[in-house]
Amino acid sequence: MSIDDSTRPGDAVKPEGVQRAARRQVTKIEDVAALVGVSASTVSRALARPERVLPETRARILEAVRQTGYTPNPAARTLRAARSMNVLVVLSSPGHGESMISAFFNELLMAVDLTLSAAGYGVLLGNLYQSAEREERVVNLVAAGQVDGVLLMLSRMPKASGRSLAESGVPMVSVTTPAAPDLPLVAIDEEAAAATVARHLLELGHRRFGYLGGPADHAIEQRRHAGFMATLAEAGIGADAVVRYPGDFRVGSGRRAGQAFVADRTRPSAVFAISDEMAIGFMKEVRQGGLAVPADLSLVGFDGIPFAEFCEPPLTTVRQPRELIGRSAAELLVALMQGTELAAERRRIRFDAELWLGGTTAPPRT
Amino acid sequence: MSIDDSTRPGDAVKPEGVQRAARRQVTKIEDVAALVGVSASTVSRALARPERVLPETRARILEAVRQTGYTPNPAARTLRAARSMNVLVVLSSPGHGESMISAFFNELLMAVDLTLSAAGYGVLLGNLYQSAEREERVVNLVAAGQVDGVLLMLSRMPKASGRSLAESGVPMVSVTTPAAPDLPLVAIDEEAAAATVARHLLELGHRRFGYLGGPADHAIEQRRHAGFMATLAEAGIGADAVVRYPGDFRVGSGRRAGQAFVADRTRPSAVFAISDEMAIGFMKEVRQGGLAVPADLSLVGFDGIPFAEFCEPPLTTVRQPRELIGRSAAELLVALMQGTELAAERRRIRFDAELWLGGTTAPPRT
DNA sequence: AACGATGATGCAAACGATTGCATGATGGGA
DNA sequence: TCCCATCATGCAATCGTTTGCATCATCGTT
Repeated sequence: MSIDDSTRPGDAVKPEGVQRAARRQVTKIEDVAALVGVSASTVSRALARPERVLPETRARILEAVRQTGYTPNPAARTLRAARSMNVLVVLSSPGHGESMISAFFNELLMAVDLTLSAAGYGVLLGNLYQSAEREERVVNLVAAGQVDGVLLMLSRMPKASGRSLAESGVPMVSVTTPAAPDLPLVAIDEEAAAATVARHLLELGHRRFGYLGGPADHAIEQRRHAGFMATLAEAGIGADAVVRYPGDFRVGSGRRAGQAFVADRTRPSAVFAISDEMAIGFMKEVRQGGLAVPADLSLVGFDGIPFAEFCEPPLTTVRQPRELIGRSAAELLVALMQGTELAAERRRIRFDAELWLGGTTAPPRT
Repeated sequence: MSIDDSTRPGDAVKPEGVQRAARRQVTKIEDVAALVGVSASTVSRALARPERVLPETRARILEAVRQTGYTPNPAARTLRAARSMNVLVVLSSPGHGESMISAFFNELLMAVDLTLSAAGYGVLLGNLYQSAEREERVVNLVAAGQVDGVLLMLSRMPKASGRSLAESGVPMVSVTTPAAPDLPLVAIDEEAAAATVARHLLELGHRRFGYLGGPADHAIEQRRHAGFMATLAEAGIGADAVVRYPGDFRVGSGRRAGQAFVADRTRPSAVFAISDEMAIGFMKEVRQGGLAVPADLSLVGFDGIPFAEFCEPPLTTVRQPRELIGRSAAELLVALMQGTELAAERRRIRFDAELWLGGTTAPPRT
């Protein structure tokens, strides 16, 4: 068999196409079929539905596949089967000069990836970068049927030109507290977790608090704030005993809050930051301002990112079971993509987060 | 002919197919064509080659596209055009319980993603997890033509059943010092960077050193080690004045080295860790062992991860221009994917890394 | 021996876009 | 007036797989 792509016709007219990828030996399922002496259908089934083909035939086919190095063409498969075996992970990082994936989502993503790829799915990254244009693109990607499922690492539902991602009909799971009231979800119980922080600080004897939160319209901010305040209220402490610092979950806003804290003469004795990044930025600035943690103030973070442990002193924080969340979310998504009907309580899963005691909390100065 | 309920179509034979995605209104290019009153070819060209269609026709087509909400089917496009508009980013994280993406690659990935998606490419994540099976899958993915290009965040060339990724003929760019001698590459000058560390410590007056490196067969380890040792040698300091600690770039190995350091009575006065993660683990343990940084020992890391700045004291480290590397690598890859012929020196790009002075170095104890 | 059930395999029609070539219209130059 | 170049568009083949249905062989029952 001779291959002659050396004799290309005229280069008079520039063709519209771009050059093709290097030619592989065996590229079509039909080649394998011919080699074995069966039809393409049989090869296809041998690969996808082992039980529907004679074991002996199957063995011969697999051997031929191995020998020829044949790999099915995913595009053709996707086109015909209307199934891409890809999942889109949607997130939104701030953009230039920051990290692609926050420390928290990073480990979560790992568990998601491991679980999904074990089930045969690929992972496509869709970062919104807080830009409308990117958001449009991501929504279109899903609308075009490029992916079989979506994993949301976001607290709101992506939209584009009025259309919401939710309308696409593609299975979706969120790993952060709710983008939509009815969305399949795997996350911690935010209120309960924030409550453990409040209880811990109350037990140490604190009575005046700082709260370093997130944007007011952010679902996570609302939950953690509610849980924290409710528990304080139970102890008879009202909103007037809580100084609120604005934040956006990122380290920079933590630093700004830290500076504000230092400048404040009537400062509280304990601060709850609803992300570790903010807590870390906060700690750096208050220390710069001459205050000692935990001698002058107690500080608690949230998430339990790996670095919390390496702060000096180690940061007391709420540890989210990231691997568990990621794995469960991926499993749920796979179930949904396979069309499994699930009861409501199996579509909204809550885990407990645990307070991890580092060294940043202590009783207040007397 | 007998009629009975034993042959209910539903449960007789399970159909091979899975349910299709919800039907969209307008799904085919032909529908748009019919609406406008042109052929499918024209619509296709209007979308991909604006200059080849009458401006007025094009306007009418675009309007119809907008109205119908038509989105081209990527699978069909890929199949026919043999072009997926996807890029695979290959990396290898340790696995369960660790982060998906190391702090260093994280920011790099962001720049890569921003640049690639601006050029119209999607990003597919291929994590090897140091597992042969995953590696096989990744190599096959590329062999199957699922992606148009590969970005390697790895120091060795992935292989599967004897076949190397390099053989696939797909354009590739590496962002870590060389996977293969001839591979397009965007990275810092490792030797030069390691040399700045050596010079800094020498200038402070150190004469006995610790070196916390990586696996001996790791290209980065070799380069950084060579650069460090060569500069010491120029100052008349031989290998006998350098204690070597084994490491693997991760925080755990830094901790183990720190413990070894504490136990050692004849310890050196300055330590160079070739990753920030290791430096951070090291610092935690030596402090635990009662030593102060930088009073009792100087410590320098490598990479300049965001967290280095938030250590106490801030970690002196070599800052890599991550965004620049990521952007350049993505641009190079795009050029290669578009078939641009590039001179050798434009295919291997080196940037300078800069020593960032935190507070972990000082003159040695007298 | 006849019959139906069961199981393995093949046939051929999609899936939705791209693109080489053909066609017809238009316009400019000789 | 004729001819050829240029341009916009259409025709139809093709990319490689999956899958409903048809076919055929085999086997156990009655």
